[in-house]
Amino acid sequence: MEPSTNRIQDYVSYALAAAHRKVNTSLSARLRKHGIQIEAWRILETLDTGQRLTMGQLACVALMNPPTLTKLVDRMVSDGLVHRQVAQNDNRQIHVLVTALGRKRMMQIREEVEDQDSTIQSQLGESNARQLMQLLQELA
Amino acid sequence: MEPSTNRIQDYVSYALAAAHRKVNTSLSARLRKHGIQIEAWRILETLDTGQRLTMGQLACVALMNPPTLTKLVDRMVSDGLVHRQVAQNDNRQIHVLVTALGRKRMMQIREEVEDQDSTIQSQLGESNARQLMQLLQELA
DNA sequence: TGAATTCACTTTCCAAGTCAACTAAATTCG
DNA sequence: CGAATTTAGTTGACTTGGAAAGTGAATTCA
Repeated sequence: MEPSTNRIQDYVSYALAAAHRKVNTSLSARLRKHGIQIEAWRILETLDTGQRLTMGQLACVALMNPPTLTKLVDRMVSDGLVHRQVAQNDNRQIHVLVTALGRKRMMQIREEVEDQDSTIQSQLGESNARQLMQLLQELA
Repeated sequence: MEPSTNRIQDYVSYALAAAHRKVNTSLSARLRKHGIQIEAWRILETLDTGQRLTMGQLACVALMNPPTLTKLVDRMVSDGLVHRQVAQNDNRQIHVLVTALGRKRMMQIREEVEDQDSTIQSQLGESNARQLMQLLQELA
């Protein structure tokens, strides 16, 4: 006689996946107009802070597996957005650097992302949005 | 002279992606032991409610695009987990039904998912977890 | 009624992701 | 030191995912 509350919507992992899918789909469509994928934008944005990041660090921040990153960076290199540089103190490590073109493209794309972000924030309300961010960061 | 708060971590879309990746990676590893992928579990769990769902409805609930669902259902059919049935009143629609084996497998897997879920809930604390769920559902 | 349109799902083709193996550099430690 | 191990990144074979086109059934409406 249990109330049998087995709705898939009640799993945290499902709720997270659903919200992520919705946001990602919409962001992905926005970025498609700029001919770039979300992960590539993350890379550009991450590198823009000016720090020298290795492939490994970049994979971690850009939320990608190493082989996937290698291939995406290959593409971005041939698109002229970034370039590779072997680290001076450790020849195994590769630093990825943004080019001027990469930075230019990133600035354009950033507006799109900021626009989407503020849409979400106004949908939730400022305080809720802040709360969500905090909970998500606590999770990750 | 702006404080330049341009950290990628401060975008809702990034925070969501990061949390999703973490949870998904861990769940995915758990389910791999059972030889099944997250999406397949979602399908089994969704169908278990007993309602007759069409491919379209299933795609929506299982958070997949139709072509992806078609292929996954193909695989699940050959694994004996589900089967297809043309809808009686509309020959275009396909109902997907769980088999006995599918239900059995789902019950095993469900424990894994529930375990992961309660890990998350205890990590956040009960009230925070509830709050997160509510915010996520509001987003989607 | 029947031509045109919409709808549900599938197929195809290609781009992208994954796992496991590989290369080469750095580090450990006997 | 130098053999064994660990680490960083890449490669290759294979699988999966996605956009767009295709198929065939249902619906619209002139």
